[in-house]
Amino acid sequence: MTAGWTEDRVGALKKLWLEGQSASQIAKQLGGGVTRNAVIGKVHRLGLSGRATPSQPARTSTFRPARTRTTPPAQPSAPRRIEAAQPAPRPVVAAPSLPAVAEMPGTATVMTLGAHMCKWPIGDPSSTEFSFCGRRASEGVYCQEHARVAYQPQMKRGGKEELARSLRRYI
DNA sequence: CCCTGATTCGC
DNA sequence: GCGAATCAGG
Repeated sequence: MTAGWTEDRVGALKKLWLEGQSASQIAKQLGGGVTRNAVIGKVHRLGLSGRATPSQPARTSTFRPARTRTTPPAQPSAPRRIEAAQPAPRPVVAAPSLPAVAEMPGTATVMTLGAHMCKWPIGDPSSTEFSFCGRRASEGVYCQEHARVAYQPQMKRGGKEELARSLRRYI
């Protein structure tokens, strides 16, 4: 006797889903051994889908015309995806010299900074208060949040004023 | 690697 | 109706 999507749980599911929670998060909160697949399955079954403000991703872009299950799961060893090498992008800004301000992330120091930790500089590099973001690095050497500001292809016109403005949110 | 949702299909 | 497996993208 597990699961069973009682109205109670369905209600919680809808609430959390519309709340912007991710499927895995909802599954974890609902407990009861439900997996994110179960949540997603139910969400679609209910007719819910494609909410605003998902989570990290900006919608799974690229419309998929409902793939009709090609490639039967028989023989493996099939060249699936071919990734290209990384262009090793560089941050558009170099350690802004602003007063060291403690933040939620930024506890990692040069000593504790691990290989897969976000290396976004927090504070003044010449200060003893200097640290790094330290969260899980997913895009290059930065976490997703910092990668977005670090790897900006172009700066929308506005000048240093706007740059400093947008930067302050991440320092 | 981690993550996200989407879809199919056997149960 | 349910959800694991799988796919496809970030």
